[in-house]
Amino acid sequence: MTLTPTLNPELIHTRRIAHLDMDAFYASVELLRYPELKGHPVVIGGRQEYAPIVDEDGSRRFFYLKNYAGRGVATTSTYEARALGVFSAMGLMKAAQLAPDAFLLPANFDAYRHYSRLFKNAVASIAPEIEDRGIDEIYIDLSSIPEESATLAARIKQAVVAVTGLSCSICVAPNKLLAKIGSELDKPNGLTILNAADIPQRIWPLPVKKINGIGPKAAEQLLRLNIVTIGQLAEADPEMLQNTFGRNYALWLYNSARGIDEREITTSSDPKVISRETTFERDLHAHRDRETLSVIFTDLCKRLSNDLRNKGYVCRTIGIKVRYADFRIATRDIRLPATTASAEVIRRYAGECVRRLPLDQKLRLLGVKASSLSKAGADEDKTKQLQIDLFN
DNA sequence: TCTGGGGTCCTAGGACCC
DNA sequence: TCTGGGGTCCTAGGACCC
Repeated sequence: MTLTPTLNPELIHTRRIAHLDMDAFYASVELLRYPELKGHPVVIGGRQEYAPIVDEDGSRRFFYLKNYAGRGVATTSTYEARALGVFSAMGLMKAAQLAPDAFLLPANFDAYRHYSRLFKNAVASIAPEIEDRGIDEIYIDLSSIPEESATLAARIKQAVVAVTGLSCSICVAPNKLLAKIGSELDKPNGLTILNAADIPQRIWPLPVKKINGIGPKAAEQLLRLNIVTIGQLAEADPEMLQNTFGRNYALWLYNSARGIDEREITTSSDPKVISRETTFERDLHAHRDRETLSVIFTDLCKRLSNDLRNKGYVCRTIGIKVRYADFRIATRDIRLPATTASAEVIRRYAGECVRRLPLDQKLRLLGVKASSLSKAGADEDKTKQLQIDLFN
């Protein structure tokens, strides 16, 4: 048996999980493209027609937020825009009232995916055990790397900025729960180390919503129990929590408030659902706007089919989603007799689903979803058979 | 002139089977 | 002629996250 002599014994037994979060990622990528906007409030969101206009002499003209009209929301904003009260998920019309002279840029996902790959590859060259948490954040398991946490985290940050020119915030902690909370404590460009002993001082004063998994609904229910901070949650009567939230969620709350989280890093996963949806520029009536809706519906099915093919999947379940004018959501699913990725088959079954919906109200949004996914090619024969069945 | 688009996971009821 | 009980599949909805 060979021992690694340089390994600090403390590092063998304690897991070290890092959470890395890129700072204002979309907005920061845009500033790389448009450095003249640096230092100004910038908001990302809206449709492509708000892209900057390039004049003949190469100079660029940007849209002001006050000139926006539509139903979009802010995807993210620079720290200058946040200082004016504009945060992600805020309606752009409302944002325009708070920051009329902020610049508006539409999202450019190809660019974000490019920089996402760059920063993840840079991290992987140092610490390869990475869990993807979307385009701008990851968890990293540092447990098997024999290097002190602070220098290791600094090295990772340095690698990210060297490759992308972008800053990130990182926290090293004993688990994912604490690492996620910790990466926000020193944003932007933060570096935080959290240990179990830090929980009373650094975690317990925070509001319960800082726990990943406690959203607006759960926070509101906790408020009704006079629980506002994580510390108050840690002291709460477990039986009371169980009566309000049910056994599973109450147990999870109880452990989370104490900083207990045994989840492992998941380095690979298969998609469960692929979907496409769109919010209309104005609410549409199922019958009066039938033609318009039909064009949009068919287009969504085509785009979903393309997504499936590009990613190499077929689906066995098709679903649709509508949002009514009053914001209620309804969904319908249908199990297919065989797998498919065909736009025509998706359109046909999605149409079946729509027929099962109440359509007395105007619609705000329509979506199409493919689930029960499997890798394409595994049963091509069945897919062909379904197409033959449907069209003969 | 409120409130996007892409996901994950959980719950719960009914069908159906043993 | 009071009817248990478990398991899985399918569907609908909802909370939550980035």
